[in-house]
Amino acid sequence: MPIHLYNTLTRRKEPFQPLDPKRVRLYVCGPTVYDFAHIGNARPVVVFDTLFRLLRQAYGADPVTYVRNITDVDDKIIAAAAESGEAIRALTERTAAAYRDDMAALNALPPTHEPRATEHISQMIAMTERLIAGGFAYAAEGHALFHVPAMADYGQLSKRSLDDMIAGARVEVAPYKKHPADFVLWKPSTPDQPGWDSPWGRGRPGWHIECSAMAEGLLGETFDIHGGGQDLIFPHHENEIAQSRCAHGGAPLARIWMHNGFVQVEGEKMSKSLGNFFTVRQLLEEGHRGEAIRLALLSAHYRQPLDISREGLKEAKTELDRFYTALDKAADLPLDGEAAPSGEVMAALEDDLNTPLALSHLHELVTRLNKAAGDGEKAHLKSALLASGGLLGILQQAPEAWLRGATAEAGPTADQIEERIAARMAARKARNFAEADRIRDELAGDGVILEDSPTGTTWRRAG
RNA sequence: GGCCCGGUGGCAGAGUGGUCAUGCAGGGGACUGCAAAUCCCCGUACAUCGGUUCGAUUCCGGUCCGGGCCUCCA
Repeated sequence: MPIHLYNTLTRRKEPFQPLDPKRVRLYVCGPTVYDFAHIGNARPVVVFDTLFRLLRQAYGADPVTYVRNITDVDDKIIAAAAESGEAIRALTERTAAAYRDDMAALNALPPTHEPRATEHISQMIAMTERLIAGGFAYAAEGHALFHVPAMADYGQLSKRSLDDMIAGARVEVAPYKKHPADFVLWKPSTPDQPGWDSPWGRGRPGWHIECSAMAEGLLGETFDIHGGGQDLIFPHHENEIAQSRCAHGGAPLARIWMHNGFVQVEGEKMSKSLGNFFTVRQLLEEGHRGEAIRLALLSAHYRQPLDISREGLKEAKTELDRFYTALDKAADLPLDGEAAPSGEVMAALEDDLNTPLALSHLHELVTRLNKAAGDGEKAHLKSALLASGGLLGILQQAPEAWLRGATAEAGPTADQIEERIAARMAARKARNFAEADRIRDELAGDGVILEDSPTGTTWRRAG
């Protein structure tokens, strides 16, 4: 079955067919680096990382190019730097590094390219010049502005007409704008703001132009998939489309536009402006493991709103315990030579990235693994489970590490635990169950859970 | 006001025109010295009102409720 994806442009699920059969090109809007990423920022990363993994599975790793930009010039960055006194470059470097670490903790693969806006200023200027030359933009008072009425079919992605926008306009219109909907391609900088020389004077790019310029440079005029959060549909993506198409003789920017739903807290959008957010870092420091956060983010379909909560993260952790416990018991079994993801998991993901359905099949796989009698069948199911989990970016660490690795809270070392288990075993042999239970309770107090089996006692951290 | 999404069992969350989601929590059982883990069984879920239909949670329309975008925002 071919991959089907929901296209915001047509509001329908469409079969996916790469423009160039030999390569797949994906662009996702990345972070503005002025602060730590919150889980709302993490959702598109995890969602599109899962798409990246699926595309690599379907087309091979090499043909898939995934671009995710870093916005390192922006008024919020200028404001944050001014407030803290930190140099802008230091702030953006530090924040970008933290972002990479946090996303890696969520098992997100690095994108193929991670362009920084400040490294592509000349392309932005060039594209702006082309737009002006083509009559789609104009210069005014140190600015360059895109003239929205110059584009006949503006508004296709967000399904709004120019009239609607004027009617609903809540923005005050700058006097140099020819039309209220016109937006900035380039704006002047004061001497203390970052700026670059341009035909319109020293200044910096507007928000939308960077994605158009970087996508053009790395992926070409038209590519396959463009992704981002729902809040980017308007104005950001609409304006990207306007700039790119008008600079490219009308060629489409991306064939499929995908947008993830919001992360919510108590039914309300989580966002920096509302202040109701948790950063990824904060949750990691609280002891929630990245893989559990990832699973929680994949537990709802990407286009649905997702309420994130500590309870939800705990539930995700419990589910991972079950997966890893089963894998731990099968640790000695060999993997199938050509371990492929289960067909059901593939099919679920191929249907517009239905991760909750895919996860339900993973649960069925683990139940079958737990029930399987023969080693051959177990090995086969283990292989399918691992390969399927790999598509979702979970279950890839050693069960040993998940169950018995060090956790945020300091507990007894593995050696100390083994020692206590030996002591308990001796007590059990002597049928001194009171002592055995005392040791077990003591370890439980240290966050260590024991499991007796005919072949011995194993342990794991409750974490 | 314009344009979008949603409302499924205690919770999370898929899906479907006519016997099954799945997970977590809970109850019962098997196993265990007792546990834990594991397995088995259990709960008359689809906001509401109409319509279409032999039959609707699923399709259509109205109503109510919730969320989002229209301004920086994943």
